[in-house]
Amino acid sequence: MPYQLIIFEDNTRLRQSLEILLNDETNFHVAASYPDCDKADKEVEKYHADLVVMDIDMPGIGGVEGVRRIKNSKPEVKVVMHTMFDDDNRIFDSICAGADGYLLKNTSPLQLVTALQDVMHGGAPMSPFVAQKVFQHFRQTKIDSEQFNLTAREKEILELLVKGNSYKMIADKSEVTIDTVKKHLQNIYHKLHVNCGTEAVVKALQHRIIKLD
Amino acid sequence: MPYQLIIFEDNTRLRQSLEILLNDETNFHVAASYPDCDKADKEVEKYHADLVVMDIDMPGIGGVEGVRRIKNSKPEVKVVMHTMFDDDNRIFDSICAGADGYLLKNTSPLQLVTALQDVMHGGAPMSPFVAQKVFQHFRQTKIDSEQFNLTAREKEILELLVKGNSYKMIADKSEVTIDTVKKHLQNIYHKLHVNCGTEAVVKALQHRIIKLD
DNA sequence: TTAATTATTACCCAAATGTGTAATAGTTTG
DNA sequence: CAAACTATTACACATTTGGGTAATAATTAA
Repeated sequence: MPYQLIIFEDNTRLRQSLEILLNDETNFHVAASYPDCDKADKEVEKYHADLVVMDIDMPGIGGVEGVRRIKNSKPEVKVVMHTMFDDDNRIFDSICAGADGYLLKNTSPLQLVTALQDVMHGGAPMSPFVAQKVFQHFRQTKIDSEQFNLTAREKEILELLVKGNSYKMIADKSEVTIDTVKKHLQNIYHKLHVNCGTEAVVKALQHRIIKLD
Repeated sequence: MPYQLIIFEDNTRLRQSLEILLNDETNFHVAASYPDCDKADKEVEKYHADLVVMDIDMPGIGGVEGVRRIKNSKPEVKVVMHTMFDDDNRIFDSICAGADGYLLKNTSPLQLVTALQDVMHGGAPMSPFVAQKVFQHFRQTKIDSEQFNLTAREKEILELLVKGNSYKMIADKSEVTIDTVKKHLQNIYHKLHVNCGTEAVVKALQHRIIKLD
């Protein structure tokens, strides 16, 4: 049975082109298409959609809010953004709102179909440019990860702190006295430019100095 | 002129298979291949490589450090990770170290070739599973954020704690007495099943009860 | 091989944190 | 409406945390 698909796209000609293109695929059946997504969640419900192709710039609530609502009511429905916008905020807002893929409108018909198939198999298809942006986002957050110059010992102590140990427990596990632990943490706090354990923990996690699971 | 390519892969048979596969492509020329990447930066230099396929689990410094060194000396060289590891830390560490793509070893030969071509055209190819992980990183899984049944007030207090405020500062900002803050945090600790502030902070960040920037 | 860094212990002291109990008023829910 | 929950304050007490100072090995780097 083909996947039930709904298209939200305010440009009439593009919407019709997409309908024709995707209905041609035996895998997909375009159950409906709309020029806005103000009632997207209800429409998804009505047609038991498996997959949604969502434009961003539409009259009414717009695609980002649209995907949020769909994912809120039916998280298992896959939503792929299909838009001209390639700015960071649109991309990240969409992903945060729950989008499963992000394709720019210069995507070829073949690539679009492939991407939609990918997403039904658990993938997260992105246009190359979008993928670049996403990768860049990770790199920025870690510029200064080694900048704090923590020694191996200090990292060890900090890790134990992050894992919820008290000074006393850290002392036991590190097999040193509690005074040593205090001294180490004091040095750590200076290096991280913080002045208490909770701040240190936040900074350690934020800058991925310490990694959980 | 084909792209000059270097393979770092400690499994001899796989390394040879990759050589044969990629040399078959007119786009690529395997300039060299090595079972470790301890001198990766020099080798990349020597062969004027355009592209590197990098395993992670290798004797010596390992692929993550390898990509870091290559990107340090020659940032324009593209590096695609090719590994069995699919855990968050390996993936994010590689991306942070500068990887341009991340493929799991179950990638088919055709997909591998396509991905390498993508990366030379500015893309950032990822295996579907990896793409999922990357997307998840952005998303706020507020499914379990509501699980702890924190009241609005408690979330407010917890947020201030996470942002590095002391009890006294929280009291000032919330315009209540420090005793009230203590009581709230006590309740919060119970609800989160922890018994100190640092643990609460870790849990709040882990479960995205509180979001930073 | 000196000099600098790192790891360690100790002590004192002030401030912050965490627990328990208790009481009041407002809000929500059944 | 009554019961349950939420927000608030208060107090007492023990423990933990964090800062400063100082001293000694051990290790490492210049």
